[in-house]
Amino acid sequence: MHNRLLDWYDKNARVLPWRSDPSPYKVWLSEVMLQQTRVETVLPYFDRFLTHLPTLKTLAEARLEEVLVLWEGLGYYSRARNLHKAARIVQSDYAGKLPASAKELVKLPGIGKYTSAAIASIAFGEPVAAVDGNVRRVFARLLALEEPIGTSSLEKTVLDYAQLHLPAKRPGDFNQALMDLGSMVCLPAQPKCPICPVQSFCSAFVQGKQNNLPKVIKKAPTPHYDVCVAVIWHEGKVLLAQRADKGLLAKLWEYPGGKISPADKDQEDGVQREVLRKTGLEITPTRKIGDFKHAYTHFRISVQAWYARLLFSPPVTLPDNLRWVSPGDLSALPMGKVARRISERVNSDFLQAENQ
DNA sequence: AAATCGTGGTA
DNA sequence: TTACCAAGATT
Repeated sequence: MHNRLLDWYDKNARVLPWRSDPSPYKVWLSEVMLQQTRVETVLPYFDRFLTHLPTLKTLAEARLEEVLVLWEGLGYYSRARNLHKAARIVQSDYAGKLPASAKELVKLPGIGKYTSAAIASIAFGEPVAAVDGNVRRVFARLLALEEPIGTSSLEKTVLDYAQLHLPAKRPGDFNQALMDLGSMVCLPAQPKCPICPVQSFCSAFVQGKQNNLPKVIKKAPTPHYDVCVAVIWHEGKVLLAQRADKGLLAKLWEYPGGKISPADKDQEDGVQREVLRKTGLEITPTRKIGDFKHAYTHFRISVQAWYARLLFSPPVTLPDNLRWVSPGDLSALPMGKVARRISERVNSDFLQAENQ
């Protein structure tokens, strides 16, 4: 099976920038970007990131805000914060060289069981099995495992088996071959068994269960929230608020607002109340901008955005988490998807008003 | 152990 | 529209 899979990989492996030059830094960056994220999504981010921060040293010396801007749109922003933190640890504790073993790598922030094994095997040739979602699915079918994905039982079986049967000669390629097989052939739905190089070794296929394995546990339905935010114009600038250091969209910038409460008699009421609560500023909404819908991992929101103006002059000095920003400077602040979409609208409205 | 953390593509 | 999911880590 090793030979079948590696032969298939040699002929069908995708040409990817982190494969043509598997230096530790590039492999590390690619593996972190690829966490829960598709190859096609990562490609442009990977190139742009390396253009701005080509080495581990430049990453360590960069400001966190610059790293977050380069990450903007990729999601799971703690990856960017941990990557940046880990680069600084490597500079100070490992003489600027990424450690070469999975055992050491896993100690760094943002590098867990899978990523440490992937970096160690691909960049350093260490024979450690890298088990990701693809590999779990491939082995669940190869071994016809009946336990659902996500159970500790399935996890242990796959890890033990993958490590026991990992070939010593090309561990990095073998790990990647399993992942490529999972993403190109052994698909979650409608696996392409007719073209699978290891079909004859697959228990699920032999038993005709390939479309029913692996089993998955159904997730709870996601709740929905109504949110309102204000774009407050004052002397040619708009007010942005920085989110908390931890949690959702940590340290990213957004327009102040919050959840609409049942007590609010209308949207205007809600915006006014939430902005006062978040900023201490009293406003009046002037014009509706739009309704921005967005789905996060485990809930969805509708964001009602309003233009607004201040009822009184603002304080001369604002707290650190509040900032007046010119439309032209909005692109320099890291934001999540919703805030960015609102910013694009603000910018186009601003340019249109200027041309009249 | 289970919840949390983004976004875009697809059926 | 909605559900599901994609090279997971952290708490």
